Amino acid sequence: MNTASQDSTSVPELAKSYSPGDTEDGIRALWGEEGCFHALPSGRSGDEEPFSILIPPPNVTAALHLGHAFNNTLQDVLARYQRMQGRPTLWMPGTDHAGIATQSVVEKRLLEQGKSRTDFTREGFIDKVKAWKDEYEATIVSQLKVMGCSCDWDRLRFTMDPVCTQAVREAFFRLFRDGLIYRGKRLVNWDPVSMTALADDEVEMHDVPGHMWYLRYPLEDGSGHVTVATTRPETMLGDTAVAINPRDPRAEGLRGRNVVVPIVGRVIPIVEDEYVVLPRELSGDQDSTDPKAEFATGFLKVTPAHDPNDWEIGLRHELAVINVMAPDGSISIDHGFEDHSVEVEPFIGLSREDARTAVVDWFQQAGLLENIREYEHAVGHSYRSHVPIEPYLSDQWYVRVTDDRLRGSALRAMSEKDCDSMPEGVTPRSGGEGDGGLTFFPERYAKTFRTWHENLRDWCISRQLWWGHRIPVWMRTIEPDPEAHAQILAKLEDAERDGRDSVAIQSAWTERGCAHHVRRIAGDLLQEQVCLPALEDDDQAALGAELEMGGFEQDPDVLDTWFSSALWPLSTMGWPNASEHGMEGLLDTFNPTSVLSTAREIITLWVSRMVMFNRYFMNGRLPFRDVFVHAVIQDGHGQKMSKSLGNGVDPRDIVRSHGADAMRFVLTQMSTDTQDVRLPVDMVCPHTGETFAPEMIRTAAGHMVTAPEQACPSDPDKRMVTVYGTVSGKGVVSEDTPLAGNTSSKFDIGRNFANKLWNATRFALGTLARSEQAPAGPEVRLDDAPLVDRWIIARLNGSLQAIDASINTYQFSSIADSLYDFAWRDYCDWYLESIKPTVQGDARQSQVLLSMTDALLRVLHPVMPFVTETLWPNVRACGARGVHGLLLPDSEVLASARWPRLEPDVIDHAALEEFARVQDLVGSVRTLRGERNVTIKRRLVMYASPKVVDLATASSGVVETLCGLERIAPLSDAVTAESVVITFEGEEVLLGGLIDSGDLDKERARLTKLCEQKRKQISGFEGRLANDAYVQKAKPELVAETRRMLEASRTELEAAEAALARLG
RNA sequence: GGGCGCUUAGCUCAGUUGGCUAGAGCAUUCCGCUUACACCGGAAAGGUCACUGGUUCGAGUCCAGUAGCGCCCA
Repeated sequence: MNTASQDSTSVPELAKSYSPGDTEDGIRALWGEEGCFHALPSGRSGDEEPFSILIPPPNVTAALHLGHAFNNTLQDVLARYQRMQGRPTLWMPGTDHAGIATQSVVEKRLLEQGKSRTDFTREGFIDKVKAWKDEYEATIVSQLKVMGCSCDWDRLRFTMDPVCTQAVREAFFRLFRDGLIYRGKRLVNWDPVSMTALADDEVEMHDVPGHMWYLRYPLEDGSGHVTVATTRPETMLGDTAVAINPRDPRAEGLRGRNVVVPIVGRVIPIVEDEYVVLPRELSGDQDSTDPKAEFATGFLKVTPAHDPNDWEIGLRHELAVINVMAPDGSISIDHGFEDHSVEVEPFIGLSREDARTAVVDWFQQAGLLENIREYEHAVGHSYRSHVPIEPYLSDQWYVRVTDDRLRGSALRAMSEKDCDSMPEGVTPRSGGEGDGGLTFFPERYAKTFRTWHENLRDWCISRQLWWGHRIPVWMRTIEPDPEAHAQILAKLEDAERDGRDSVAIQSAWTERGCAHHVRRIAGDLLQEQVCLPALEDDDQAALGAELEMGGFEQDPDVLDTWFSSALWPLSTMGWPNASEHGMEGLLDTFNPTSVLSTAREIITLWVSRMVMFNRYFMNGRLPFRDVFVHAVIQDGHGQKMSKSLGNGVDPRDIVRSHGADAMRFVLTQMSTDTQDVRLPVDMVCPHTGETFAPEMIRTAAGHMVTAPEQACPSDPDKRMVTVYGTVSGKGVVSEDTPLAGNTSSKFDIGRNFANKLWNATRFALGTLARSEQAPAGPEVRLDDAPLVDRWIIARLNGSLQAIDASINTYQFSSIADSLYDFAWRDYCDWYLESIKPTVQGDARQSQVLLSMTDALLRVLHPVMPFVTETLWPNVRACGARGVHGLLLPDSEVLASARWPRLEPDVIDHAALEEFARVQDLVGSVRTLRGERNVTIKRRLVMYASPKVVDLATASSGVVETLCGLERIAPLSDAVTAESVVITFEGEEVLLGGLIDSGDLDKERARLTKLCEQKRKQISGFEGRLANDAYVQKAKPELVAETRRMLEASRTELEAAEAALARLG
């Protein structure tokens, strides 16, 4: 027991308004000291099911923006809520090394210093990247902490730390051993600037204006020519065929003939292939919508080394593959272009772009350029360097994700409602672990997941980078000796007959735990591949050294970042050797995790791969049961916030301007099911602190961004640099030109709400302190308590249920709305206002007030942890909380407190209805006061029927308090000439004491309007009831309700008309 | 080209199996410093629910089509 916090003198007086900056640091420190967020597998007590979330590890390329704040706030709401439910809760934090992205930002920084990667050794360069990583990891972690994220910070992971590295090596080894990783020579998406291969989904398609060039290729026999249409003339140097559709009437006459490739002089065949698009005039389909048909000539130049479709054609017709480019995309004779002629020489060394011009010029001069037409088409660009990718022939490593053990497994994971039947080629569900257990929220994203898998191709995982997990394979090339290698050669022949090009063999290396594969490569050579098992660095180096003595060399490449990301659910929990890392039991307790919260585009990049890997390595177990796909945060112009566009807002800016809770509340409220959310952003001057609308400019790509430099609104001589300025390099932060801050009035609601909560609590505490008697004991019963007390308990119950339902379906906006309504509308506007006159003399009501204040802080804590935790000791200082049936067990720290629990039998549902009537009546009187500008200070007399008098009595004075009544009297007491009529539940209610305060014209106008309103209602109800079909077919209770409302409206109209008549 | 989503008050958005006399916050107007809060309280005004047709007693909600915007995948 901590006596200090029990000592009321240690609880400070509350300031008049909430000032987040004063307390947030202290609260964060408190959570750290108390270890509130550290999850232990052994901490599993009772039958509470564990709850776990993996953070989608942010890239260490840059600081987080509000998009990340959004996702992480939602995860924190879930984690804190479930922790308060008493579930052992783990929120696993970490960061991602983001291979190509991080390498390129570091290279960019070096470039600014006039250096390049190759000025360093590999190790030296990696040290540079590590320094960057350390810097940004620290920034990211601090950002998350500032937001209040309740991650288990003791378990912070990084995708390249030793624990994750072991998982990557183990996974690679097992997949390699099981034949699910192979090396192949294929066309890959090549980034000629980063000089690395890219996965299919790292290629972005952009429509670009270009040309269709029409080139003439002479027939070999000199009898004429064919005209090919191409968008990439420079690749013609590598043409190895011209293709024609077999349905083309010209095909027969050309069958078996050859053409000569201009410039090169290569004689190549004319082949027939269905892939070739017939020109529109030959297709017989004049309505064809295929734009290619309009541009086609019917002849297609085939360049298998430089076009994926041509590659397929090449396979079908066994065409030669001639690569005419170097890895940087320039024309080269050193990478397979052996039959070059003298004519080719001027083209060697030209870039793709220059070669294109040169080739077209050559055709023009040779009289072989038939035509040029404008042509817009989609071109793949590197998502990282943004240059057009080059389909490039190279040796790469692939994961055979098309195998049923991976792709099929991912599809089988989908819940029945999302995937009721299995696509072709996928083994149906076996009912094994994880089958059918994966559910998407919102459910429409299940379709994205499913379709992606149906069109999957093998996953290229090697990257020609230095920053990443080095591929744990050593290779050497040998000339096969028919005798010494007879067994291997025989095995290879068998394999090749089955369509496989690689075999596993036993060797000295396999005895050491390695996997050893052999395949045949060009020139009938054999390539040996030895994959090392998961070893510590030193052991791996030692074994590697032995291999190198034997002429093996380690593959210089690294793995695609997503390979390690795909293992995140496993690697963060110590797989495969949890005990070595002190993580025993973590996997068993927390994997499968409960939910993954992520963005749309990640469904394909990451979600799928985690499902495949987790299931493969864990006997079918899922990495997570639910996938929640959150909305996208856009700036005020509808553009997605992104690091590269420089329109991202640093969450620390918002925390500074509005407080962490305000940011969290508003982000939670913005998370709706269907829509992406817009966030208009303002700028904060770092010189003066003023908020202003920044000057915007449009980029060449058409994006609206802030101008790189802005002037202080009150002093144009003071300048500042924007985030876009730093990202684009057009602004440099200096002492005179500091970085501008951001803010948004969107967050005002959250700030106001936090302050409201602060003051409501301050009022409750003050009231309790001033009370004549201490609150009643927590077992006090409420059966005969005032209506408003029973009502607020019932409202708490309604809110708890609404929140629970919303949490379970990830409807965050509804959670925020429920909290807002309960806190502001129910608790502040109605409850506190109602009890003001009575609470100080009522020990039982004092306890209800105290309990409600306690419960309020608890339910708001997941969304607004700082303000609630700050207020918590003050509420605790008031003593035990709770009433009969409402359990509020004490806790030192709110973050570790339990969620309020209400027994069903203490919920007075009738109180909800009765209090709603009170609210109606109060509303009517307030409306009248508003219309007549009668202040609440002016006390009125209400004359009403026994029904209304009863209601007022039942409300224990609340009607009098909130209507500002001097007294309530029977209708018969009313002096009609001095009274004003309002209507309530089909009856007239007269209010005396305000007639002199307004003129008669105003009263006449009010009553006339009231009559119109009532007549409109009446005609609506009458119309509905006049419809026989409605009376017969609609639900009877609905019809009865309509009748009742019609009657009420009629009575009310009569009363209003009578009052109008009296006025004359 | 395929898929998904959006279009509701001046602005940002709710509206979950069709029952609505369409809601919230901000902004606007009026009143109010009532010993929690002006980051506040009370009230008002503001909408042919993108458009066209259909189903239904009844459509913001379901269906078909049109237009515009956005995202994902090719």
